[in-house]
Amino acid sequence: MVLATAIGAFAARGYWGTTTTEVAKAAGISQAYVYRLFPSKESLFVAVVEHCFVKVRGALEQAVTTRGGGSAEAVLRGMGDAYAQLISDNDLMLIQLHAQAAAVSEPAVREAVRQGYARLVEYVRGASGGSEAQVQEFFARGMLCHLLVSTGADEVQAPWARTLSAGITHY
Amino acid sequence: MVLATAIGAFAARGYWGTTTTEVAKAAGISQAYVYRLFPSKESLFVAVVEHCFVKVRGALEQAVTTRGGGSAEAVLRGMGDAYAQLISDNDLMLIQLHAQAAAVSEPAVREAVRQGYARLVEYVRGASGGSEAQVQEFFARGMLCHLLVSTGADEVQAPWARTLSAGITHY
DNA sequence: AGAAAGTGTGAGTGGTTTATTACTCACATG
DNA sequence: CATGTGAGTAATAAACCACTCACACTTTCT
Repeated sequence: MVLATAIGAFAARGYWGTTTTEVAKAAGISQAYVYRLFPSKESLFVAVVEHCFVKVRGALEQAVTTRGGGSAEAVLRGMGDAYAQLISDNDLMLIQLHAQAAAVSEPAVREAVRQGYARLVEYVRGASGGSEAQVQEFFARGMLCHLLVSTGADEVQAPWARTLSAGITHY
Repeated sequence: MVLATAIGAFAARGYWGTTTTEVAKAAGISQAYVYRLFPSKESLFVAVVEHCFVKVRGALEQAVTTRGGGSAEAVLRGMGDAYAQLISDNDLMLIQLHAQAAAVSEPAVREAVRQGYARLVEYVRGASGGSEAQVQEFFARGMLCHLLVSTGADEVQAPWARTLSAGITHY
């Protein structure tokens, strides 16, 4: 439960910009209790990141099981759509962005991000049966979403924003 | 001069994770002097971000002028190669990643990132003459680079890392 | 009933961080 | 030589942050 609300807290300002007090307030508990649940701020953030990866993976799995099989393109499109729907609240995606940023200098976060993408890539590859290039393209588009969300490109009425977000579903 | 060294300072831990003392130390000046040069930490970071965008744009321009025109694919490939070379030190790219993260909640940073990408996208579109889809693909691959660099995927000997970095030049 | 274990907090500690202030020093310029 | 100025800093204020600890309340087991 704390993890779910911590997602919202960390989504705005990431690992270094978010205080444990803010996380506690979002969860409706005292700041001291955060340290009973997690040994350190870092381990809390890592848990949040892992939780997000699990949620993303779950969404992709469900997309495959409900919409069933088909061509690699169809499966990938279904996954992309499920992803777009999942991250319509934006926080999931922002955590991923902040996790990437923190991964640069925090080894524990880096390891979590690596494992998260390892599982995600292998799942997408296996479930879609797409080529290397198709899988790569799938994730490249996902990364593009990070840019669109973080800059709020959907509320920018400009050619550059429209070019970058072309064909990317937004709920 | 301060801007150039500040890039290195902010590259590791981004906006919130880097102290003005660290920036000062990297530049070989006192922390107090940072505040004579810039009115706030935020304006310093914005200046760093803008500086990076100018550098990236310069690299793309040079790639076009030296390698001349050709098909849109050829020009885009040349730009991609120039970009890969530019960011071989990684700091430029990490600033971009951290700028994106800070853009989520810092309006001044968000504005700088928006303008930076606006200029970049328009330049790539104009210089390459590529289609919307091609320009989008170009930036999507750039975003994928952020992931590869931040997770250190090049030093991971695993299928997922190889799939994501396939065909992406690394100097 | 009473011990043990779990759930939770208020009050603090020590260290950091941004930002300001008051100051020095080298060097122009008239 | 007096006056002014750009470059730079040490010291510190004020706020804040991660993390700790002693203590209270509740549940569960015997």
